[in-house]
Amino acid sequence: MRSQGTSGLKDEIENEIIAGRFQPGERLDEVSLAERYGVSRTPIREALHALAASGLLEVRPHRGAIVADVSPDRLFEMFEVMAEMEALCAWRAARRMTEAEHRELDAAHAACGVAAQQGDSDQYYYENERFHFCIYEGSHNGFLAEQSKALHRRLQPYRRLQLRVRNRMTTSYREHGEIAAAIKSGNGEEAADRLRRHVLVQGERFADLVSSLRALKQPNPAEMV
Amino acid sequence: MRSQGTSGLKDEIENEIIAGRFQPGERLDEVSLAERYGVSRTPIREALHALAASGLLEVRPHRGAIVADVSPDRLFEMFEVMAEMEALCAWRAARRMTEAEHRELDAAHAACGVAAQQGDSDQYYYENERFHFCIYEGSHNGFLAEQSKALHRRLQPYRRLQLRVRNRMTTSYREHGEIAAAIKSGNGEEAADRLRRHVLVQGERFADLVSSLRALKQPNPAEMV
DNA sequence: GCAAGATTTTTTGTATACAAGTGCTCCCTA
DNA sequence: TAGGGAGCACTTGTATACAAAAAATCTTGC
Repeated sequence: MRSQGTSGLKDEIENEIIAGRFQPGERLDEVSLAERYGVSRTPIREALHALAASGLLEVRPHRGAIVADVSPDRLFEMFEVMAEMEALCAWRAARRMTEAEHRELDAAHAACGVAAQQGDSDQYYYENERFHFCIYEGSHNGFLAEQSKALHRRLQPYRRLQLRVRNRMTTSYREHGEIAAAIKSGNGEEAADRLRRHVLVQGERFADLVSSLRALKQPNPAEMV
Repeated sequence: MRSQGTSGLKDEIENEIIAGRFQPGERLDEVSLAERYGVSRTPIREALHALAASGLLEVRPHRGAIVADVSPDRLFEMFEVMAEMEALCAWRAARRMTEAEHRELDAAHAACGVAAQQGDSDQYYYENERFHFCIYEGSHNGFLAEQSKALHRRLQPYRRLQLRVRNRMTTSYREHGEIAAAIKSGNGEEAADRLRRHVLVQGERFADLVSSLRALKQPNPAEMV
């Protein structure tokens, strides 16, 4: 069954965690995972350490890996940082983007529009990433773009949860339009401010959502998606 | 000889890289490293992957790990991001720091002063970190503080190089004083701006330094320290 | 003499065996 | 009965053996 390399295994476990199949705080046994995926402990260990490096797990020496417990407070902190990073990207992008990049941004925005109109949240989820990545790349700071992408990916599962909320897609699409306009007009301050708010509102709403989910003693967020 | 756990091994290799014992682009052979440290390949592999996760190495499947080649451009990008992250920390810290944290900041600043006066760059290097970490923590955003610390650590070797430059310690100390004052007075904008510049100037100067070093075909930066 | 392909060699990736540390249970004692 | 400690089971950390893939070398045909 296992056809991919070691990185594929990491992705699989990552997906399991993101999907909520492993609950926060749960201990991940190496041998169980090894049996489950039909491999030995060695590649499992590598995947686990890689996931720990990206923050999804916490490994304590001789005590195994546990799924990182991302509290609502912590999550809000992460969205706060994401908002600032995106704002920085937008600010730079407004000054540095080329004409070709403007067109690519417009294309991504248009694709978001189609997805939103069709109410296809999975598609929107994908096109939304494309739109944001355009801005990251548009900053013309490779390191900033990479960091932004990494954090974006890290927050993706939570963001996905958000898109199901009533009217969120339409609102998001409208905000994208204003952001793209600000960037293309070279207004860095406005682009940064709009993008910052665009991300922050997700963070706030999502932190609330997680809080309420926990209050309802609903430990498995995957089933809410 | 090996008394520490696996994380100690990672630190040792990290130090070797930082010290410039392995040149950028150089391939790190697992068996050679294993022999060198008197362990088997297994812990070496773990350390290598961990270092790759933190960006010091680059691992390609079946092709081993090579020391990441951090170009001057790339380095400047990193300092640019660092500057913005620190500015964000300072902005938050100016609003959120407690009285106790103000005192800790002052203490760190005073320690920097002592080191600067004594011309002890190693000591200054240490106390400087303490000063900056105070601000990170003062942001009262745990995630932001962690990310900032990680990037700070990543840039540390280059920063260290910088401190030897004439008058850099004294200038740095003076800038610290202005930053601390802005934070304590609650002036977030000024604190952010001053800290941003404080970091950026290091980045600029350092990028120049690296460029000149490379132009002189001096591939081993450790010998310049 | 050169280039393309096959073979050999080297190095990484994986599996398994063993060592060592942690946490748990159970017993002993106060 | 409660607390503490010794022993035990279980899990992680490390070493070694083997498999597979990539790089290097050699051969062969033109």
